[in-house]
Amino acid sequence: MNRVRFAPSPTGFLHIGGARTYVFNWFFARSTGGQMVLRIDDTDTGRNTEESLRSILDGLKWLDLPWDEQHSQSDRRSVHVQAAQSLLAGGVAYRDFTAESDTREDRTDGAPWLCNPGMREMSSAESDRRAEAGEPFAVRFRVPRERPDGVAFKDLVLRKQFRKYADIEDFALLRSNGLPTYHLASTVDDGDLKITHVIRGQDHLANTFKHIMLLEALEYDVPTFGHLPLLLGPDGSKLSKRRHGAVVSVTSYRDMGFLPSGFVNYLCLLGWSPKDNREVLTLKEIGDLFQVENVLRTNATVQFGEDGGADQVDPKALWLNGQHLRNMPVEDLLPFAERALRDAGWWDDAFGTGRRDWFAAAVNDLRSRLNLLTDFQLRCRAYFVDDFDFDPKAKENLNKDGVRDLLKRLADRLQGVSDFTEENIEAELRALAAQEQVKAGLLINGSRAALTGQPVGPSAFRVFTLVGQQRAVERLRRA
RNA sequence: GGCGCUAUCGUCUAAGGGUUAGGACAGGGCCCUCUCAAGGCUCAAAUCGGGGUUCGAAUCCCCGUAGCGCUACCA
Repeated sequence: MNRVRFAPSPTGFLHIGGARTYVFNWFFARSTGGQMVLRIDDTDTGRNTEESLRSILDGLKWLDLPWDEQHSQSDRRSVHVQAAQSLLAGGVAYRDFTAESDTREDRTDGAPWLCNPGMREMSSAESDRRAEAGEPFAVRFRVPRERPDGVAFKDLVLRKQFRKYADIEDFALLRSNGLPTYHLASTVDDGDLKITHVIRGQDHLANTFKHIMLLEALEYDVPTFGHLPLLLGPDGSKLSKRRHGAVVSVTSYRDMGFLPSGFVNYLCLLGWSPKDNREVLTLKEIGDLFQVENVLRTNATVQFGEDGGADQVDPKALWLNGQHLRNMPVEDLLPFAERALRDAGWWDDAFGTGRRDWFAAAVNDLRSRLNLLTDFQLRCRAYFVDDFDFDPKAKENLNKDGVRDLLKRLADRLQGVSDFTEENIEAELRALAAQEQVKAGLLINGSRAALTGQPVGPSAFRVFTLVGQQRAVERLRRA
């Protein structure tokens, strides 16, 4: 049974790059009948925040791709420390008494930092003595740098990977405050949680060599690794919460009015493709087609503007979402539309009961002109509530010579129509136009303006039936 | 500086030795049409540079160049 994990650290909101990593892991698990583990990598106690944990969980839940298990690294601290201790006892790791600040600054030109002088070679007797004397120390992994070979593994995406021991630095396992580092915690947890495939960003590639050494030293089975290309911002740098701000937050996309399926579809197309020119894909279709081996090795740029409004996101994301909006079964869309109307304060319980069919029909007629769920609020007000403003262009249509008067006469005619269908409405309208010797378009566009306050929208005759006979007549008279 | 990864239209990508280098978004035009969308058709737009290998290279190799990542007691 395959087991994959997504391991965010709660030091910032969930951004698109993280979400894509989650999504790829999820589809990998799904397509191989495996399990998805969510692990909160909260070893950096100083930087963890409740708020970012919430953002991560909110974002992940919204994606609607459920995970099977959830863990927190902080719950397993003693296990991690114990692992470090056993490595220390076995000589695979050693104490480093160098002050943290000294490790940082010692960067002589040319030579990369590999370990602190004197520490690696220190006798265990001296090391024990200093530790007992209360001197603070970090614990480092002893990379077998004297060996001529190195670490090799086969990456699911990047294929053969190799790094010489001589190029790998003695990374820390325990900090001088006694807390485990990411490397230790992550590796021990991957081992204990029986993770079979670690699929993560390419920014972890260098870490993987270290993790494999650790895994082997701890006698865990080494999982298969896959490194995903990175998502870059329009400025060309790796997506980050700090640099790019809330625009890259998953919850921003939710709040903008994206559909989970549309957003997931967009994410999948960044660095992966089904190779048959299809782009609009349902979750099921992606699940059937997804293969990690087909993930690209090249970074992708995510388009977005500075201020993060809906007009600032990648137009393709918008388009894809629109495709989902109009292709999905209306039934599936209804709950989302309801949410949008509730948020706007326009929800009427009748929409879910006695007028449910009407509601479904309205949503269905409106959706081809929308890209986002929030467009229900922005552009569809008059269909759901009676008070609405008139767009300047709608006013123009109403102000054309004689239009208001004609609309009143149209109202009189329509009032008497017994069967308020599109055909009958059209017949009445055209009859009136012929009688008054005006172009039907004048009445058609005027009607739409009177009924919705907008110069644009669905077929005017459709609008009549949507608004209903009574209201339509009132609105024609009121215009 | 060191160690890696990568390089196809503006953007996302297809083509893994032989195609007029394909599709999508965005942009231009046309059709449809009561408006706006949707939809259909269409135009413009790319293989980073240089060397090899080969009858033949976007594709394989080398060198440049560029971008990105890593180089922490962050993850």
